[in-house]
Formats: sequence, C-alpha cells, structure tokens
Amino acid sequence: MSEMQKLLNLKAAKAEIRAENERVILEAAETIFAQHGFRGSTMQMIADQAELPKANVHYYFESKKELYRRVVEQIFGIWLQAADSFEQSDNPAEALRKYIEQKMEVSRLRKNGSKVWANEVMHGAPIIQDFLETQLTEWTDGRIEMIQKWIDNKKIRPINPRWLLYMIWATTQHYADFAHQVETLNAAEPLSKEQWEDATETVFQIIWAGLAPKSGT
Amino acid sequence: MSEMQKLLNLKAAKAEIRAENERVILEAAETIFAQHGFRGSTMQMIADQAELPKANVHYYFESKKELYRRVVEQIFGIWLQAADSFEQSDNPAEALRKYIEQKMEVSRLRKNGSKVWANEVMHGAPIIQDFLETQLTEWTDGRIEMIQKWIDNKKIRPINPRWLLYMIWATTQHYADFAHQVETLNAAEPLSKEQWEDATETVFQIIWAGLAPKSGT
DNA sequence: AACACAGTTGACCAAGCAGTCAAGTTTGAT
DNA sequence: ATCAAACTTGACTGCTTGGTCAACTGTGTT
Repeated sequence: MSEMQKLLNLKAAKAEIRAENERVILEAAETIFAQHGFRGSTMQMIADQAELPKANVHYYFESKKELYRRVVEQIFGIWLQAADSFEQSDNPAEALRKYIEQKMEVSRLRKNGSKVWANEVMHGAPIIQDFLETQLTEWTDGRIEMIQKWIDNKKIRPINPRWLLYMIWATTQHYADFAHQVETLNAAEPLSKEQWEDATETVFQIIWAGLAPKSGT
Repeated sequence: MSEMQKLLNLKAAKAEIRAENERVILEAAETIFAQHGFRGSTMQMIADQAELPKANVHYYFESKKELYRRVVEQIFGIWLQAADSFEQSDNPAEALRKYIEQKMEVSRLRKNGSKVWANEVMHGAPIIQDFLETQLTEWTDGRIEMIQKWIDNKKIRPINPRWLLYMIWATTQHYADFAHQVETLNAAEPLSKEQWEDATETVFQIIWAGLAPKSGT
C-alpha cells in the first residue's frame, strides 16, 4: 500500500461517515422544518429525529441557518429535475402530461421538500430569492415562449401562458402543501395509489380539455 | 340622564376603545403572523406593528396563542363568505365564475389571511382541525354532490368533482400564498389591476373549457 | 375633592433555545 | 504501544422572548 493509497483510504472512510451523517441530518431537518417551519424547529428536535446528540448536529452543520440553507438547496435539485420533464416532448399534450405527472409524483414522494419550499416563499424567500430571480425566471420565460409558439401554431387555444404555469404549479403542489387538509377531507386517510392516479388524471384532463383547440375550427 | 343611560354611555365609550384596540391588534397580528409564521412572530413585533406597548397587547389578549386563535377565527369568516358565492347560481358556468372571481378577490385583498391559513394547515392545523372536520367537510361534500348533479345532467363533462374543487382552491390561493414568487416573476412588481383580471379570466376560461361538454355530443 | 375603574406602560423574570467547549472515544498508521 | 485526526457528547452560557406586575393616567360620578 502506497502512502498515497493509505491516505486516500483513511480520507474515504472518514468521508463516508461524514457523508452518511450529513445525509441523515439533512433528512431529519427536512422533516422537522416541513412540520414546524424555521423558527418553530429546534436543533434538539432535529437531533432527536436524526437520533444523534445535538452537539453532533452542530459538528456537521455550523448553524441552524446553514442547515436550513442546505435543506432548501436540495429542493432546488428536485424542482429542476421535475422541470426537465417539460422538455421531453414538443407535443403540447405530451409535454403537459409528463410535467403534471412529474409534479404530482414530487408532491407524493417529497411532500416535506415541497412544504419547506412553500414556507420559504411565503415568508419572502430570504434564502432562495437569488434562485427565484435567476433560474426560475429564466425557466419560466423559456416555457412561456414555448407555450406561446403552441398558441401561434394553433396547437392550443390562446390563453396567457404564465397563468397556465401558475395553475399547474399551484394545483400539483397543493397535494403536498395542503396534504393535511386533503387527508382530513379524505376521512383522515392518506390518498390511496388509485386516488393519486385519479387526481393526476383529472388535473391533466381538465387542463388539457381547457387548452385543446375546438375540433373543427 | 337616567342612571341607566349614564352607565350605558360609559360602558359604550369603554367598549369602543376596547373594540378599536382589539381591531388594531388583530390586524397587526395578521400581518406579522402572515410574514413570519406563529413561532417566527414575537409579541414585540406585533406590538410595534400596532404601535402599542407590548404590555398593552397582553392587556387585550391573554396570550400569543389566544391572539393567534382569534386571527385564524377571523379567516373562517372570510372563507365562508367566499364559499357562499358558489350558491348564487345553479348554472355551472355562472356558479364557477362567481366562485373563482370571489376567491381571486380574497387572494388580492386578504393576502395575509390566506397566508396564515396556509401556514396553519401546513403545520397540521392545530387550531382549525375542528373546522376542517366539520364545516369544511360538510361544505365540500355538499359542493361535490352539486357538481355530480351537473355531471349527471350532462351540463359538464364527467370528472371527479373533488379534484376540481382542490384545483380551484389551489390556483386561486396561489396568488396570495405565493405572492412573493409571483411578484418576483413579474419584475418585482405587484400584479396590476389588469393582470389580476387577466389571471382571473384565464383561470376561469381554462377550467370552464375543461369542463364544458363537447358541443354536438 | 375624592373615588372608581378601564386603560397604559416600563421594568422585570423564568423558560427555552442556539451555539460552545473541553473531555472523551474510535480508527488507522507507524 | 504511541500518535494524529476525525468524530462524539454532556454540561454549560448568554440571549431572546412570552408573560407578569405594580405604578400610573384619564375620565366621568358624587
């Protein structure tokens, strides 16, 4: 074993511990922040959720703000990933279906992330303002242009593309952000697989029927 | 002046001071709670917003929780009022248009109330759980029945009424709860009167076109 | 003038919390 | 066995904040 190799092994082993603990803490933090908001969450709660002593959490993350920032950054990734699904087709019905399906899937599987995002935006986006101004603005403008072309080519009826995007965001995120209300209205049960599929299909159906050009025109 | 009259005058004057101060404090509290959430708001912030000393706020409201409860209760009223507009017509297009217009108006004029509601639900509705289980459930079930009749009478296409209602709630509330994001994407400007009207019209148009039975079927 | 009583307010206190620290333990290298 | 370096953790600290309190003010009555 060379000197270099040994050093790398050590570093790798240590890095693994660090990576694993950071992962556990970030997951715990996402859960707690989603449930209680930033100020409502305590480092003790997060530590308990992660099953680690509080001081250990502080060993991996400088401060509560830093930990929160890291949680929010993770959510960018998910958002951007879902955004990609819009591009997979330039057929309007296909593209919209894929995007709606993907966003509903994110709401189902990453409920906590969505809630943290909603909280962050509702409180004025102190951490992600920069992202809203750059990446989100660019992506939105791009999609608006794309939808406008569909309208110009008579592939869909003329509507304001921006409000359409907001409608899709709002509707799909509702199932994560307002999950508690949705479940209360569902006899206190989480939506079943069938209900998720039905809701997804209904959302797509209404929006698509709302956009499709009148046949014979 | 009779004894009775004097007593009543005194009581009335005092009651007015009380009523006015409670109103000022509730309004301040709604603003602060909307911006910072329950835990993120301090009694000092609310007092400053109301331009009163903190001890004075405590004179009118026993505790922070009690004040919060009163703020949330106020929002019921607004919600129920908006809900009424669904009843004003049994013509589907009319009823839906009125309801969407009303909900958009609430988002525009009572943004803070909507945010407090969203926050409350996202954190598991500790205060309004009872309302969700009773009044909201009843109202929703009633509206679902109503929409189902429209479907049965072929006045609208067959979709799951529940997901339609969630779609309307989500879309209209988005403009209040995510106002910051909407404004950032609008060159950091609040939506103009024209934009609000355009958004309202677009939301109605998409949903109604999505529901109207295909002509000639 | 004396009184009653709602409203006002600065100063204070106890609890809860983020963050620190110093004394540990573990692991792998020599 | 010894060392270095990363990791672990119970105990502590200073600050923030909800809530209290006692002294005070204003107003209308007798």
